[in-house]
Amino acid sequence: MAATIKDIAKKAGVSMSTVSLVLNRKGYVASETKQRILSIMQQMDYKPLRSARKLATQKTGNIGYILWEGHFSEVEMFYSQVFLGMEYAARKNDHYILLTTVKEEFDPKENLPRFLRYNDVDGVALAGRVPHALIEYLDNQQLPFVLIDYELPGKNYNCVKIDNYNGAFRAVENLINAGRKQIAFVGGTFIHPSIKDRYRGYKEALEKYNLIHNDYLKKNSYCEDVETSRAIGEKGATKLLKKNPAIDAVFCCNDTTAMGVISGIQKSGKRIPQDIAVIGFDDIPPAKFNSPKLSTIQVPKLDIGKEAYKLLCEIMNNPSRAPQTRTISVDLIVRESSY
Amino acid sequence: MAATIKDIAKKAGVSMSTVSLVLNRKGYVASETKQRILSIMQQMDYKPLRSARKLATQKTGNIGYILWEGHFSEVEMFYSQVFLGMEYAARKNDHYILLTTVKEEFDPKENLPRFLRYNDVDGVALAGRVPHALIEYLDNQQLPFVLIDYELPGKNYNCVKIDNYNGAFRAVENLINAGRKQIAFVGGTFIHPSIKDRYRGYKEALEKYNLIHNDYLKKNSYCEDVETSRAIGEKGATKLLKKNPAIDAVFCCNDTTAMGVISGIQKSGKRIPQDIAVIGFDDIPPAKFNSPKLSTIQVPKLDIGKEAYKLLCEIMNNPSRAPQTRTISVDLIVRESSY
DNA sequence: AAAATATATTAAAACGTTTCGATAAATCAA
DNA sequence: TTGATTTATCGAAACGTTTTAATATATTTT
Repeated sequence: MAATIKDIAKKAGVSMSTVSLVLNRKGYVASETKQRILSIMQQMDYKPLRSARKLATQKTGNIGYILWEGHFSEVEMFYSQVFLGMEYAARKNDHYILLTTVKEEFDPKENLPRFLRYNDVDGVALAGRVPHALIEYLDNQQLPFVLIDYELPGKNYNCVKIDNYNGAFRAVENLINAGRKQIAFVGGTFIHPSIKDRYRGYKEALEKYNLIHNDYLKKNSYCEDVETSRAIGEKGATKLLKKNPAIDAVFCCNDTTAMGVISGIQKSGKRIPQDIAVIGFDDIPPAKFNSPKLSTIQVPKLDIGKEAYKLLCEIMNNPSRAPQTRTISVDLIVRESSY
Repeated sequence: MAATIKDIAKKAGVSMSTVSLVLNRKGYVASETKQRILSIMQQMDYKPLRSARKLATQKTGNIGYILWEGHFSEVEMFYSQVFLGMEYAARKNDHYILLTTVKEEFDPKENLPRFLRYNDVDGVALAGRVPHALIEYLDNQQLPFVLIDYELPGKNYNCVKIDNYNGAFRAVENLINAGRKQIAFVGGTFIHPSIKDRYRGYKEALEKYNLIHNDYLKKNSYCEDVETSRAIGEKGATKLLKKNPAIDAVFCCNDTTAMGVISGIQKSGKRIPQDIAVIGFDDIPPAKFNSPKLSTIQVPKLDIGKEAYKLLCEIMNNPSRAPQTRTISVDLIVRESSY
């Protein structure tokens, strides 16, 4: 059947050890022998057997990618794209990525992903709002892990995050520079730290330009303590316009919400962007198919995945290093819902 | 460190073979011994090491899931959901699923997924419109594979498909029963056999009710030879309404297209569903957030994944069996864009 | 010229399983 | 009772790598 390292060794007239050395670019081997071995490998179409390799090295060669089930089932392609970024990066190395989902109600004793139950990964990426019990479990197990776009208030974990604050700040600043005065915010639950940061960016941009007087924020912001959705965007827009008909711009905590906000505004009869400008956050694919096309903060999802992979590899190589946070910067894209 | 089979054997006072037998539910082992071994395993938290196991059994325990990159990057959550269905099913067994994407321009010599290059999977699921060269490669390699929602005209491969014909037929029949007379079709490239079948279902439903006269089909159908998108839906609707203002229903080849068609109709000033009813196909998540909510043919994506997994397992166990096609049935869901 | 170091190669052990064939006791069929 | 079959257990080989320590030669340093 398939050629083994033994076959290669025999044909090259060397020992298995030597073949292994050239395979792993280790130790000393005469360049003439090396060439001979390499060409024989090529010729015999030799592929080292992963399980044998892994058995000998005591590594799994796998990385887990755990996603909250809600993120995967919903409209959001966000975390799928991040996954793809990781997959691209991992292609260059010897890593396979095992993707699975967990439910919100999570108990490490009951529904632990099987690759964790069987110790089949060297490290894990946790995408989005993942159960705290899971994070603690990994921390206790001393298994290297990276949080993606999620931070725990008290704790200090390795993390790759979006520059939510500056993205929001820039979006609102852009609206202000375009002459908007009554700029609203529509968001979901603040449990997710990103949304909190986006709100902070919104607020501080307004502060910088001295726009906040009296009950400005109360009049102009709408947040419901639930997962964001198109529906709460629509509801939020309707309610805000009733409270303050002078609103001339809305900054939304994400695109899904923004698309709802746009529906709400359209129903009210106001025009976008002439009467009211709308800016979202994330740049999910539907954003550019919306009508009007959504202005938004573009976040480079593939890059996030790539960076998460790099960080994870570093942690796996040096597990005792102090945790660090890496921030991925974002850009404003102006389409049709603002100018 | 972690307990091995040797530790268990020693503690239980038996040989490694015996432990292995109970681990694999094979051969004969006294129920008393078995219980003892099992409880020791429990107690020592024994987890058989995958790489050792795989080395001994000469299997990889992995399944590949290959997706055309376009399907993954676009709005479509369809194949991600199918993946999730497979993942659910695989959780019960010893299989990991390795997800990767391939580009349309594909050359087995250049950009073969790494788990194929290194023979790291026991079987493969191919989702959607995947390069023919890849399919042929797998066929030549004699590697078990299943096509998901895709068939090759001449060839006869293992396949799990949606009942596209009957779904379309039922949608159109429903429109006819609701009194619609001028029923249009909007679609994309017929390269994808599903779309062809959906068109056939549309046509034969019209035939059954004797609605096709003269240039009915020519007047009422719009297809562009490109991948489907919201844009071609919108364009199609606009053009069709110009050609035949009497159109009172549109059956679309999928939801993405349907959402475009709805935009197009809305711009023309006609009302949905009073003036024109619209039905899509797939029931992708955005369908129910659209305005109006989209009536569509719901396809059980998780079930497709599950069935694909089951079929693939059967093939892997019995590679010489004649290829078979399994058809997953679908249901009409009436929301707001028809009645 | 001797000692130290760098280069090149290898044999054998180790990694943790499964499985084959052997052995022996217990049960069954005649 | 004898012979055949079923039940129960085990030792050892096999799976295909990596790695350690040993050996030998070549090169550099003193």
